[in-house]
Amino acid sequence: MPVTSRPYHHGDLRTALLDAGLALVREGGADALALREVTRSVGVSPNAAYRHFADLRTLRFAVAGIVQERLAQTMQRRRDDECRSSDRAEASVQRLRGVGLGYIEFAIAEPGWYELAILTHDDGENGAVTTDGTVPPPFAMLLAALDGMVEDGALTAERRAHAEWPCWSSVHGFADIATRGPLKGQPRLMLDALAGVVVDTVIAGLR
Amino acid sequence: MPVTSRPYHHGDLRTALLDAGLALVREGGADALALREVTRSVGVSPNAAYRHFADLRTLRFAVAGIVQERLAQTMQRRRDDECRSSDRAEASVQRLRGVGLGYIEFAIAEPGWYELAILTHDDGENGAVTTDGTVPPPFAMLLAALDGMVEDGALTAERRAHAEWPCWSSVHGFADIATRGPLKGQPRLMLDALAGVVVDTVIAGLR
DNA sequence: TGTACATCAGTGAACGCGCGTTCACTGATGTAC
DNA sequence: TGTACATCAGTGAACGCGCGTTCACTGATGTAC
Repeated sequence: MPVTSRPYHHGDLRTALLDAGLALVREGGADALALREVTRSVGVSPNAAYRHFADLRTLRFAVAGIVQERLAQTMQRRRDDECRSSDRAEASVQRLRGVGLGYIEFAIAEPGWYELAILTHDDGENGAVTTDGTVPPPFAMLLAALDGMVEDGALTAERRAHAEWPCWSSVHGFADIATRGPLKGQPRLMLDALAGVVVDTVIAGLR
Repeated sequence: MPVTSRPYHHGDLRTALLDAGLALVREGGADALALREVTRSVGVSPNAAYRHFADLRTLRFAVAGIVQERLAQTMQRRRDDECRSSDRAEASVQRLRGVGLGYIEFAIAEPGWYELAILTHDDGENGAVTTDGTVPPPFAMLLAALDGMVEDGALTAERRAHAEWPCWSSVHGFADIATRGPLKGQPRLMLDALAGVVVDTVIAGLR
């Protein structure tokens, strides 16, 4: 079993293709995910991919799924990090803040992955609510945070209505601006500061 | 001069190419702007375009420029429409509202054009401020509206600082959501209502 | 424990697509004398 | 007013590119007897 010569069978090509896809998207954005490019970077013939994925679309969805998981993880971590107050109402506000800042944090840290995440996630069906009634995790976290604020007395039920849209608009909009728009390439410190302003402003407007 | 047989010389091919480009982008978004497709829809050979544009990029910029003008026009009209109050402070707030709603209105009415507008506009240089110090008209209108609010006593100078970012984030984010995201395809009435909620929320948060 | 053989995971070559762009050209226009 | 000729605006064919996908194949693996 010579370790230097590549074996005919790869071993775990499926995972290798997904990893290569992640690397390409990370570097070059959603459009960098081409079937030939992925197989090339693994060092395998183009059609080898068809043993593991029905077509490019399927591979694309699989990579997007991984990326979306990571986005949700970042949001979850940030939400828990930001929640520091012992006051219940205040803590629930901090959680909402964390959800928004986590989304922005991921977008800025990994713009390529972020692009694929929102592209495919938005592509899906009608968007926030997929056909099977499932809500994508990031959006679900926002809803949960807002509901939590009502429960903890930080938001009236009246103001809760439709509150998800100003929140999602601000946060998603800022992520887009910082990633591909006017603020692209600005220093991290500045972006963090502005992200805080954006999130705090919308929260202030909600209450 | 038979009118039925096409003359060898087109007459105004440059304009015809731009019009065809606008039509294609309107229908199919930014990616639909291909040189071959544009010349094909005018009924001319592909390389005829090279008499009027250096390359695809140049044509693309020209079409994007037209679209950006139309976006600015829509914003301007909406700003003036929304400004109804005789109270100066209130009127300046209404103008800000109109600027935001105009941006959203254009995006929803013409998603294809909107896509090209933000793509190429963002592409430019670093974004909001181009290298020659010029600010793109839509963003300039936002800045002017905010400055007007300070002048008319509707916003303190302190709160004016950085106020453009929450505003732009909300409005741009909602346009994106309504155009390609979770709210894509929702009835116009609902989108208009939510646009109002989004814009009013951020304005409330600002003050 | 050894061997036949089905199954699986890859290869290599090719197809057809639409793209942007370039080449050498030709038909039409307009200007100088 | 007529004619030579430069200039301009288009044509037609071709190039090379990278793409997704399909075809017939072959090398490796594992299982049944």
